[in-house]
Amino acid sequence: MGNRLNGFGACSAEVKKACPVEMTLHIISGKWKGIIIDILSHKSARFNELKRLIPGITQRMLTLQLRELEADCVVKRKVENTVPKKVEYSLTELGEKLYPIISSMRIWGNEYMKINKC
Amino acid sequence: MGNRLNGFGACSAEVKKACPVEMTLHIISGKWKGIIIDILSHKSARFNELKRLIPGITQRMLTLQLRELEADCVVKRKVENTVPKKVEYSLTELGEKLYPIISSMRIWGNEYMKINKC
DNA sequence: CCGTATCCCGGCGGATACTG
DNA sequence: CAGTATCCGCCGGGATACGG
Repeated sequence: MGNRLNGFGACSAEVKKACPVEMTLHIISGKWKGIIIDILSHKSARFNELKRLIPGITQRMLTLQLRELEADCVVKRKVENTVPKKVEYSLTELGEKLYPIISSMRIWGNEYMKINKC
Repeated sequence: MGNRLNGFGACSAEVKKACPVEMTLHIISGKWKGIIIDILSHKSARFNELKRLIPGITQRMLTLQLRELEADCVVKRKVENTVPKKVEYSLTELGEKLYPIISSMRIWGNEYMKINKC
C-alpha cells in the first residue's frame, strides 16, 4: 500500500500532484473506485456486500481500492468487534462531494455512448 | 495504437466498459489528458504549442494522448499542408462538454488540498 | 514542425491460497 | 466475515534516436 507518510498528510496522493485536476483524477481513477464511490454514495455497505454488488472484483482488489480511498480521505471504515466482525464502509464528507462529479461523468458517458461515432 | 475497430465505433473505449462512469473515467484518465483538455478548452493549439504549455511531457506521449483523445471523439485534428506543416488541435463538441467535469474536479481537488488531513 | 520507432521498466491488477 | 500473502503478466509511460 505504499508510503502513507509522504508529506501529503496521511493521504496517498503524491506531493508532485500540484494540479488539483490531476489530483482528483488520481484519487478516483483506480479500476474499481468509480463504482465503489457510486455505491457508497447511495448507502454505506459492508465488505461482502460491496463484493456482491461489484461483479468481477476480487477480495484483494476490493481491499486495496478501499484502503486507498480511505488513505485519500474519501471513504471511512467503521469496525464493529463482534464475532464474526462487521466492517462498515461509507463516504466521508469529502467523499460525498465527489458525487456531482461522478454524476456528470455518468451523463457525459451516456451521451458519448449514444453518439458512438465522431 | 491498438485496434481501432473494436465494435465501439472508431473509438478506443472497449465494449466491456458498459458503465458510463467507467467509460468517462477511462477516456479522461491518461496521464496528460486532464491538462490537455484543460488547455484546449480555452483555445485550440498547435502541437509544439501544447508541448511548450505542458512541462515534462515528451513528444511521444503528447502524440499518444492526442491520438487517443481523437479516437475517443474528444479532440479533433486539423492539418494545414504548408511547409513546415501546421497541425491544429481543438476540442470537439463532445469534448467541450467535458469542461464542467474538469472544472468540478478542480474545485474538489482544491478543497482536498486545503483540508489535506482526514 | 510534427511526428514514428525501439527499448525498457515499474507498478496496477488478476489468480489463487491461506488466516484471525 | 473480512481480510493477507504470493506470484506473475501486461501495459502505461519514460528515454532516446530517427524520418517526411
